[in-house]
Formats: sequence, C-alpha cells, structure tokens
Amino acid sequence: MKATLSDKVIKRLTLYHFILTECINHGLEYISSPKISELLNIDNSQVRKDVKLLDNQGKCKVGYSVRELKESIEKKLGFKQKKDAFIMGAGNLGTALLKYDDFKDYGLNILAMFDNDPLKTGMIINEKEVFHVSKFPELVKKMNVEIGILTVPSKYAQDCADFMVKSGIKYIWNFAPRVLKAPKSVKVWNENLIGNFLQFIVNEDVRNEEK
Amino acid sequence: MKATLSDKVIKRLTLYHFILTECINHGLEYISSPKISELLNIDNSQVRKDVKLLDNQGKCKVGYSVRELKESIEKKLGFKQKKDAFIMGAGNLGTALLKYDDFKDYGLNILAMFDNDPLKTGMIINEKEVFHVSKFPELVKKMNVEIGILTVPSKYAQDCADFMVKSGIKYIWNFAPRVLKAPKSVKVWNENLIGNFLQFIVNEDVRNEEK
DNA sequence: TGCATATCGTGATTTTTTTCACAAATTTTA
DNA sequence: TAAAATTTGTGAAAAAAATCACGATATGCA
Repeated sequence: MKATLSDKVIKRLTLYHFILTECINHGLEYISSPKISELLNIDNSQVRKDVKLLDNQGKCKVGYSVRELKESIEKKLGFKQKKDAFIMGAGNLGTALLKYDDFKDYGLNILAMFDNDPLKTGMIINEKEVFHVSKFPELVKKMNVEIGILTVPSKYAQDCADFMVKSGIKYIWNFAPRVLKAPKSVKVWNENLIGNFLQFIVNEDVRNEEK
Repeated sequence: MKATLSDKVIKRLTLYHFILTECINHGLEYISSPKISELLNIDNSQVRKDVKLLDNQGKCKVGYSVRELKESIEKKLGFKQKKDAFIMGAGNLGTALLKYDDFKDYGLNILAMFDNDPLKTGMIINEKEVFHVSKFPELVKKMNVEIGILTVPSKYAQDCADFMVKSGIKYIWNFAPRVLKAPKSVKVWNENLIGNFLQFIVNEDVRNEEK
C-alpha cells in the first residue's frame, strides 16, 4: 500500500521535476539537496525528506542521480499513466489549454473540446476536434473519459458541472472563479488563479505600507 | 501594523469571496460559518478564525453579513488597489489572460502585451495593444509597471525573466513550467498548473489501487 | 416568559509541516 | 595516508495549521 502524499509534497515534487529536467538539458548527472533547496528557497533537509518518500537513495558528498530522481518522481506522481480529459468551453482559456502540449509530459491527455456555440463546432484545434455539448455524454461513455476541464464563463459553471457529473465525469478541474458543488463521488479542484496571484502580491503590499 | 496573512489564509479568503459574490447574486443577506465550511469541505471554526483576521463581527444565530464580509475581504486583500501589469509572450495563454476581464475585479489591471514576433506587433486584443519586446523597458518605466506576467515557452522563460528584471519589473508571475532564478529584490511566483492538477488526481489514483 | 436551537468566539488540543542538529559516509586535498 | 570538506539520512525540536470543545449570545416559538 502506497502512502498518500500531501498537497504540499506533490507541489514540491513537481518543482523538483522542473529543476531535474533543466539539469538534464544541461548535462548534469548529480544534484545535491542544498542546491535544490537554494533554487526554491526552502530548507535542505526538506528536500531530503521529500526524496525519501520516493525510496530513492542519494550518494554522500555527491547528491542524487538526476536521472534516477526524475524517474522516481515521474513514477510516484504517475506521469506515465495516461489520463484522458475533455475540455468544456471553447473560449480563450479552453483553447489555450487545448494547445498547451506540455500537459502530455505529465500524463494529461486532452482529447477534445466542447461548446454550445454551433459556429465553433467542427473546428479542429491542435489536431483535436471541437464538438457540440450535446455530444458530451455519449463521448464520455464511449471514450471512458473521467476528467473534465471546465473553462466556461463563471455564470454557467455550476450548470455545466452538473451536466458533466450527470454525464459520468469523475474529476472536474474548474477554472471559473467560483466554488462548485458536486456529489461526494466527484472530485472538484477549484483552480483559483486570482487567489494564487494574490498570494504573492498581498503581503508585499503590507510590507510596503509598514515602511 | 497589519499582520501578514499566510498563503493558505489568502487562498481561503478568495474562496469565501467567490461564495459571497454568489450569495449577493441570490439576494442572501447573511451566511453562517457552517454553511461556508460545508461548501468548501473544511472545519467551521476555521472559517470563524479566518474571519476574525478581518476584524469583522458576526451575529450569533444568524451568521455574517454577506455585504460586510465581502467588503472586508476586498479591503484586506486590496481588490480596490489597482495593480498594473504587462504580459510577456503573446501566445495562447498570454492572449487568454489578456482577454480575461475577471482579473479587474481583483485589482489586476493588464495594460498591454509584448512579443518578439513582428507579425503580432501592433495588434489590438481586448482593447489592449501588442508591442514589440524592444519597447518593454521604456514602457515599464514610463507607465510605472511593477508586475510582469510571463507566458513565453519554457525555454525562453529564464532569459525573458532576466530581461524583465533588468527593465525594472518587481513581481513576476511565471506560467512556464520551470523554476526561475531572480535577485532577492524581485519576487517570483511560479504558477504550477500541472502541480495543482496532480494535487487532485494523484492520491485518488492511489486510493483506487488500494481497492 | 422560558426553553430549545443555532451560531459566534476562542482557549486548548491535536496534527501536520518545517527546521535544526548531528552521526555516518564519501570525496577531495595536502 | 590523514585531515578537511561536503553531503546524506534521520531523530528531536519547533512552528504552523487544523480541529475540538464549550461558554456566551442571539433568535424563534410555545
């Protein structure tokens, strides 16, 4: 039985993965925990504790094998397990995500996009088709898709989410700036861009005011 | 002197704000902490503790005034203080963010976008102009812009960040899936979409495997 | 009025996360 | 070869965050 990883650990592991990818691009074979921690402004023992969760061994005086550590992270976070997804809402954000090929490296495989605008229906964007919403339930079942990415305007978000749930979607990645309700059996991730942004701007403002 | 708020508190406050906006749309005057906590799957005393940081008072048996609570959050997080920003990288994501008018409600005011592609230069998107990168340093100074939103492909991200720093940018909101280096005087927020996504998908996979 | 109920406010407790500190191991250098 | 330097691995301590528990207070109704 695998232990579950906390959100914080998962986030750090993806950051380590960014760094390791960079190391490979530069031909580095080993990297030490103090080096990683310095790049992320965290404590170096934190890095070692995270790595330990991966059953990965380091070498004293040298550090960790970049290739091995990268692979351990990919394995632990399931980058190789393909996760099929549909996008609901062919606006700017939906289209941007559909074109964002980097997702594939992490196992997220976006298959198609849906919208209720007949003008958008039938378009091919980044080799993926835009379907009319009415096709959604049928295609979810046929292609066995569990993940729905919600990029519709805020006011339609809840209705769309309900529709996705009814269609059999199990995970909703919601980009609308609102909190969605869903049954316990469906997991919703409210991506809160503005909240993330404020996290880095708010306390700085306060600091300036103190001066 | 204001106390600084932890990232977690800021994130929750923005979620409360989403809920309060929804309440206003539905004409609700009061909302209780158990109600909010239920919508977010958190403990109800957590909500009360967060609200307390806002110097806001609730009414026993009734809850909090929706309007007052919403205003306190807006004040505390500075939604009314305009924060000017430039976008670097006129790709899909940059364009999506430029068109995303919701940011304005939170004080984030995107003024223009920059790219090194001469074909994109001069375009007007959502009433905002796309300039050539070479204009960036001049306009940063002229318009006194402190925030740069980085939406260029990963491999150019560090060079662009360096350029932004040299131009006088103080906050970088980085959407490229990599960790950026910057001097201590510049604050970088590595927006890690894939990390956020994995946070809600990884442990679920584990749970399924356990069955 | 008086009782039942729902909520706030908050101190105490528990849990989680981060930091500290140091032994053991390995490499480099003199 | 021996000393110096650097890193891992990890138990202990500290700090931060979340949860629990309950008194105080307000509301509604018999």
